[in-house]
Order: sequence, then C-alpha cells, then structure tokens
Amino acid sequence: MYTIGQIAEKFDLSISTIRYYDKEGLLPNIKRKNGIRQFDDQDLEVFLVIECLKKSGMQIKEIKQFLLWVDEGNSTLNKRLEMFKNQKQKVLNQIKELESTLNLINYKCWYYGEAVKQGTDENLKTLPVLSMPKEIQNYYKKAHKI
Amino acid sequence: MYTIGQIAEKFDLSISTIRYYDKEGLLPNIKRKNGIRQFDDQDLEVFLVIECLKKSGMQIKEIKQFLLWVDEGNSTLNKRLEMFKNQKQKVLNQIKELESTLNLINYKCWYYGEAVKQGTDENLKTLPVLSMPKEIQNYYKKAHKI
DNA sequence: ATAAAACCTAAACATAAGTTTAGGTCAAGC
DNA sequence: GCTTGACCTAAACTTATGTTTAGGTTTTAT
Repeated sequence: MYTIGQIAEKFDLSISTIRYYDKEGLLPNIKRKNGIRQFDDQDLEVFLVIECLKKSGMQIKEIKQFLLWVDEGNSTLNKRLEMFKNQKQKVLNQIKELESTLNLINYKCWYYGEAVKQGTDENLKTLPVLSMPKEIQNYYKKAHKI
Repeated sequence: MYTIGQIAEKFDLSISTIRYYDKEGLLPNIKRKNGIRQFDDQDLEVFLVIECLKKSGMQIKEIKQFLLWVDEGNSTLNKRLEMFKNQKQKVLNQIKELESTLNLINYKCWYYGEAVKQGTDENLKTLPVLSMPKEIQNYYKKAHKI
C-alpha cells in the first residue's frame, strides 16, 4: 500500500496533480481509509500507463475514456487494442517530425558555428546551397523540403 | 511580397495566429502599407524558424528572445549558436523519450492483440515476463525499466 | 462607383492542465 | 494529550496559446 505522497515521489508528480487526476476520473477504483487514498500495486500499473499515454500526447479526457474501457471489461478489448495501435502511429509521426525539425536545427548549428568563426553571418546569408558542406546541404534540403 | 492570408496558407497557420505572433513580438520588422502587413522572402525564413522552434517545444517568449538577438546583430551570434545547440539536445531527448514511450505502447499492442485473440486478458494479467515472446520481453523490460 | 473580400485593432473569451488557497481532519511521535 | 506532518475538499487562480467578436478600413473586381 502506498500513500499519495509516495506515488507522487515514485512518478515525479505533485500531490495536487494526483488529486486532480482523481477528480478528472483517471483513478476510478481508488480505495480509501477514513477518506485517505490508498494505492496498491495495480494502481502503480495505472500510473505507468497514464504516464505513457501522456508522454505520447494524449489528453486527460481520452486517457479517462481508456480507463473506463478497462473498467468495462472484456467487451472493450478491441477498442483498447485499436487505441494503442492508433497511439503507436501518432508517436511514430511525432518522432518523424522531430527528426525533420532536427535537420533544420543541425543546419542552424552549422550556420551559427561558421558565423561565430567569421564574427559575422553576412557571408552566410546569401550562401548558395551548393557551396555548403555536403552533409549540411542535405540537412538544409530536408529541412526546407527542396 | 505576400499578404497575411498567403503566409497563413503557406505555413498552415490561421490569420489570427499570425497577428497574435506579431503582437507577441515575433515579427519585429514587418513592413506595412496603409496599415496592412507586407511580408517578403526574408520573413518567410523567419516563419520557417518560428515553425521549427515551436515544433522543438520552445515557447513564444523564448522565440521572441531569439528574434531580438537576430535584430541585435553580430554581437549575439554566440548566444544564438548556444541556443540552437541547446535546442538540439532537447530535441534529441524528446526523441529518446518518445522511443521509450513507444516501447510500452508496443508491449500494450501485443498484450491487447493476445487478449482479443483469447477474448479475455485474464490469462495475461499475471503472465510472467519470461513467458512473453522474446521481442516483447525486451519492450516490456525497457518500458518498465527492469 | 459600389459591393464583396481581405485586411485592421482591441478586448473578451476559450481551453487544457494544472497550482494555490483556505479551512479543515487524521496519524505518529514525544 | 498534544503537536506536527501528511492528508482531505472545494473553489479560485494561473499560464500558454491561441480564437472570437465587434466595429472599422482597404483593396479588388465588376
């Protein structure tokens, strides 16, 4: 059994965030003793999933829907599978987008690296793409979609 | 020269979002004709960078700071370089975190795939890690950090 | 010349995801 | 038994990032 403070520590959440999650319906089956919440190992698993779904960009109310499906039992297994498949695709897309963002950032790192060396970026502003180092050319082209 | 509507279309932003960015100081040097904003090719580059920095998770006011540095000229080249290096690290960390999130999602896809096949997840709930398929074992272990 | 479409500002409103506050109850150690 | 620390609720507040509204001006096409 864990107190709210112990859960907060384990998952690096504030106590009021956990109370907020409870209020929003993310912890439908929490036991209480004299009004005080008591968490068990099954609840740990719930917090792990909440953390995962949040990190994947899901909103509180969508997570709540998932947890309601869990409560409904076997009849919702398919919905839950579809939800995770869908979320997997979203995460893959986010990773792709971040990798493309990284291209432009890498180009900018090169650009400002050169600029700092030269003390100015005047010469770089009008630099033709083809005079960039080949690796940076690729970054630039990917980032600018050319 | 581009109108605000053309920029909105090009960057898939709403017109009011562009006005909001302007109000927040992200477009310090916009020309106007009879009060109407006029964007040129240099501004396109600014929107590209804004898009990039936003996708990398930077807040409006931090982006504003960067654009102020651009305005200040060569004396801030080093700050700008450091900013991009820092942002690069942040993006790399985000990608890592998403990949770790993906591990748990992959495990859950497998879990619910099995559950749907069986019509129940009763047998899976208490499944020892070592009886999972090897590939899923690794997902599970990475996701649960064991 | 006029109507429609596109632009403008200022200010109010919206939303998600918490955090803070005020006023209380419960439990552990001295 | 009493104090201190950890817990409780309800409700107000916060912050970031826009969006919407109301009322007006400019440009464009006919």
